[in-house]
Amino acid sequence: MTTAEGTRAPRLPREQRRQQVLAAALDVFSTAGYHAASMDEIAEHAGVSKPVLYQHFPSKLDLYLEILDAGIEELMAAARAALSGTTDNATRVRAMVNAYFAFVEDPRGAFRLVFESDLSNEPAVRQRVDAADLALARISAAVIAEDTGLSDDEALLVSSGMLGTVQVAARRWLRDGDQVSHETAAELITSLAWRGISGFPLTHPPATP
Amino acid sequence: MTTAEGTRAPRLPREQRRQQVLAAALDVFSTAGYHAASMDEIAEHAGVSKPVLYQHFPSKLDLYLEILDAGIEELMAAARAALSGTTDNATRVRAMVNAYFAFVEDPRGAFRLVFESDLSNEPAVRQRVDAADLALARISAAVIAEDTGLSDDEALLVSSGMLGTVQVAARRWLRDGDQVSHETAAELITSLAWRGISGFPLTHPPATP
DNA sequence: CCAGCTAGTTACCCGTGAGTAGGATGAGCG
DNA sequence: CGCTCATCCTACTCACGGGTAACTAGCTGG
Repeated sequence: MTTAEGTRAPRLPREQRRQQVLAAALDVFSTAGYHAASMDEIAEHAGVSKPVLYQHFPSKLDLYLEILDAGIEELMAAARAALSGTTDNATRVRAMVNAYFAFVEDPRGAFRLVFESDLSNEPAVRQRVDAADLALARISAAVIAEDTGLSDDEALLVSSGMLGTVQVAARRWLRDGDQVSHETAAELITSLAWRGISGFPLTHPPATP
Repeated sequence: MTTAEGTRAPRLPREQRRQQVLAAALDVFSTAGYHAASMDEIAEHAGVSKPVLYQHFPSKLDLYLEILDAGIEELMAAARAALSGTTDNATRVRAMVNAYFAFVEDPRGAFRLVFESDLSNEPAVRQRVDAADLALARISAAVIAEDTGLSDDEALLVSSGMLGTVQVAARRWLRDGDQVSHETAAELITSLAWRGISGFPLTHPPATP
């Protein structure tokens, strides 16, 4: 990034420096994880010295949480948009798949903080990630419960499974680096998820295969 | 556990002590995670002093890896059994769901190390978890590819998505503590996954919903 | 052009926890 | 009984990294 060597960092307006630090922190945290990332490393990466970080954020954890929150909000917004953009459920599923793929593909790598955090045992982090997971599942479950004989709790479970499909598949796709094209991958996962879900109204209860 | 207070620990044969330490470590690691767990804590939990740990394991990481490997092997064995127990794919899916539910339900909590490790940035850990993920996806993909027009890479992606369904749903179910009974939950997820997968032979390529 | 505020810096403190050195204790064996 | 060896202990060392104290430098308004 803005890594100048030894030279003093140029004076910058507070807000601008803050954004720079956030960007550097996201970069470092998302590649190294919380524990392996040191404040010195983040500072260096932002082209600034460590105390500057503490002029903007009270602690390492606070810095991390700020970034985590932004990542979560990004995903949630995309997910909400996916559901509200249409009333056709098949299209909704496709849009949701695209939202996850886009999130995972984002080169800034915020998805690592949300899906692969190495700080999930910190209560503040767990609380946020759990809440996001649940919120995502709920907004999908609402749609599912509406068109289905399932109870709220059951719909929540099913929608959670559906989101699991998408999340895990998107990450697998990313790791395997374009063995399958973006379009084909999204199409496959959309089919998988949609067929799984759309079967419910017809076959519930006990759907013995 | 065997936490005696202040008293010297009774002499034990090497192998037996080793197992005790492993059990204590699993307990501590699975509830606190790698970073929050200290060697002192594990030692205390095993009713023994810290140097004893180092008589059995060269480092904290090695101790962790040993437990992780055991957890992975446990899941893999269950998964292999699920697939090899029958040739009916619907039954295979059901068995796979049951395997994951059982793994997640295990009170020793080994699943946390496999699915929620806070050390995934350590190369040795990443390598193991990735390998397990891939192996699991492959053995399922083999079955899928066989009965489907999908290529190997596509089948891998789909099977990965299917496993994602099961994994994430099982964890959600566990968190929400018996809002839905074990049987109902397993049934729902089996239906979801099976319908998603079983649709493929008929509708591929481009399955526009 | 200097007073005073806001950015930035260097150089430190210090808690924590992995890993170790060296000594005590008990079980078996000649 | 007393030797030996494996087991377990107390009491350290030491690196790492989060956080801070105290100083410097550039901008801005009177």
